[in-house]
Amino acid sequence: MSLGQELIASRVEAFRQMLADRGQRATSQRLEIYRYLLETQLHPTAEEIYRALRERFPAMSLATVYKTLELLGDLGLVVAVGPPDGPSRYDGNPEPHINVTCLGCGAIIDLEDEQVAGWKEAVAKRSGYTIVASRHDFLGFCPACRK
Amino acid sequence: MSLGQELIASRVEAFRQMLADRGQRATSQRLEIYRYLLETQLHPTAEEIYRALRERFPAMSLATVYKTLELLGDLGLVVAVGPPDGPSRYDGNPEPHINVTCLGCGAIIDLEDEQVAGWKEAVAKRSGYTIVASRHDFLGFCPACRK
DNA sequence: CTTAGTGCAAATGGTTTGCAGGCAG
DNA sequence: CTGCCTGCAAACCATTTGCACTAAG
Repeated sequence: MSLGQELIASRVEAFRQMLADRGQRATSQRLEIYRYLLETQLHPTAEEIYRALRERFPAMSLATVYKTLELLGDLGLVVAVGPPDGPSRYDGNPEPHINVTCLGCGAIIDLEDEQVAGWKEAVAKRSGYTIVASRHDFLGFCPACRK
Repeated sequence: MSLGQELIASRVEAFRQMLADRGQRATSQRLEIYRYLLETQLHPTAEEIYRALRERFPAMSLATVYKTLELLGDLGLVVAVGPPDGPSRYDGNPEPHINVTCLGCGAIIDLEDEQVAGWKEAVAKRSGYTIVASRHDFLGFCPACRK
């Protein structure tokens, strides 16, 4: 499930290129936040990203994390997932897939599913909407939290 | 897609029975909030429910709406849906189905899909989680907001 | 009668915003 | 150089909570 260094690097590079095309700046904060999201499998909250990157960027602010996450969302590189209550969690995999969220501890795991990938067009046709993203959250309890 | 008066009445009655079984009280606020959710197809926010019922219950408070929505969620009668930004929207149909949300105007439509209904067990088996609910949100733009 | 539930208002907490100064291009 | 971005702190707003009063059983 992990992405591999060279794939991560190429995605970060693609991000840099998208910024250049839009006349926006590839700051180290933006690149590192995106890289961290690609590296981790933990679907962190904004706060968790902030704390994790604070070690390398002691001066970075939480507001910058939020602004960058919004930018990444607009570019379609990151989607917000997770339970309706509690803070949003961010997923660096924008392709349609299934998230399984534990209501006890907040852990989220991904499941790939080729059925989901084909749904976007079917839903667009049935609804008349232009679809830009989708979320598939299953809420429940992981084995450790079941008791 | 509308439910019909007798089906609504039977669901409200089932809610009343669940409350009795748990030793909780069937107040008029609780019953009317649930009835309103079953009647409307608009996936209202807590604020919208509050304003709609204020005509009939001028003294009802927004806090009661939130408390009742949490109760209905615990009972599995209502699920929160909608885009990650902005307030939660509530859906009186707890069966797995697809929501299509307009990022422009916030409108949400439902799509029934028998494939989704069968996923719960498949996901439970693949993930090892106990699944209690699921949300399937497609985000995009409705015909009117597309421009 | 008893106590769960309500209404009110204040508190909470995730997220957003305004602005002065700092780097990318 | 130029102005887009950042960091900071204050503002915002959906949601939650504490408490005295009300009504369901």
